[in-house]
Amino acid sequence: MGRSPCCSKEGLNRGAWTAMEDKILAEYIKIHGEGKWRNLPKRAGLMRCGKSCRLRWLNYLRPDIKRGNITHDEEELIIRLHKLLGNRWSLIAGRLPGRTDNEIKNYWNTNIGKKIQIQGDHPNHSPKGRPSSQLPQEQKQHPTIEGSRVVHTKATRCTKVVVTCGPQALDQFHAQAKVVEPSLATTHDPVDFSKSISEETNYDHLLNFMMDFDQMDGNNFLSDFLNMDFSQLSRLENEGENSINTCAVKGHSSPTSNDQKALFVSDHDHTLHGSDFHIEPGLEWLCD
DNA sequence: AACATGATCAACCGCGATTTC
DNA sequence: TGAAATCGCGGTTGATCATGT
Repeated sequence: MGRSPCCSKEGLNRGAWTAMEDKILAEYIKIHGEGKWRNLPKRAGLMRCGKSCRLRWLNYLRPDIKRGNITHDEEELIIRLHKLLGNRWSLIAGRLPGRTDNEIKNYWNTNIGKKIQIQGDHPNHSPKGRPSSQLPQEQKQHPTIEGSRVVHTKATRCTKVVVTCGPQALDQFHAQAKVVEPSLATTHDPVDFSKSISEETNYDHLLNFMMDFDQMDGNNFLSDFLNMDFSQLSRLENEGENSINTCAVKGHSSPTSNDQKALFVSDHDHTLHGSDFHIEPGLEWLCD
């Protein structure tokens, strides 16, 4: 069947962006916002295709882009997230504020992947070896390695995640959450993983915690959990202990999990023993 | 100084997923 | 409901810079 190209390539600029093009694009997005990439170049007066504009904005012009080298803590986090998520660079980037998927992918291919290859303990990654295009399709789609739990995500969404838990389970949740974000119980700011990781040396708990989710469901839950806004949980707690038996956590999850009740029982001390994660269908976020 | 080689990273390409009509 | 349009992702390429000889 095939598909038409994203735009006509005729007469369009290619290659490196000029300062003028950057300025035009940035000012256009500042006024009109992101999105509608296909029509953006025409409207903005750029001789670029929409894809190129989107990429330039996301990887370079966005105001929240963090410049400078990847720190040691960020590298550690990338390695661990890669172990969990595989080459899902956008998901990994989502856990590193200010970093782009392209940047992390490049960093992995030029630094980490190489290191790991030298160490010889990461057989699934071959940055300069056999090109992935030559790998079997199965291996390309599921770059899972032995000892690596790759969570296959899907861009699906549910409307609500309700944590039904008693006070004891909640305490355990917060004990866990403090590993992620020490000020969780008092702030409404989104969790900044890179910051908290840099402040907490022992974040194995976090990764193990993620793995528990992986063990529990499936393919979709971990990435969904990563997108949760923990501050909503803390706000509800602050509203009173009695209100916490049922509390909402903003996030996404698979609609196929609508009726799923997952009991968190694990060998690890830090999981939510006895608490239920219940995906309620068709309800609006309590905390929106 | 000149050339070769390696490293880095911005940009491109193709494809699958999602949305729109 | 299906086709087309659009978006977003991951793999790859190639220009440029850095380093070595």
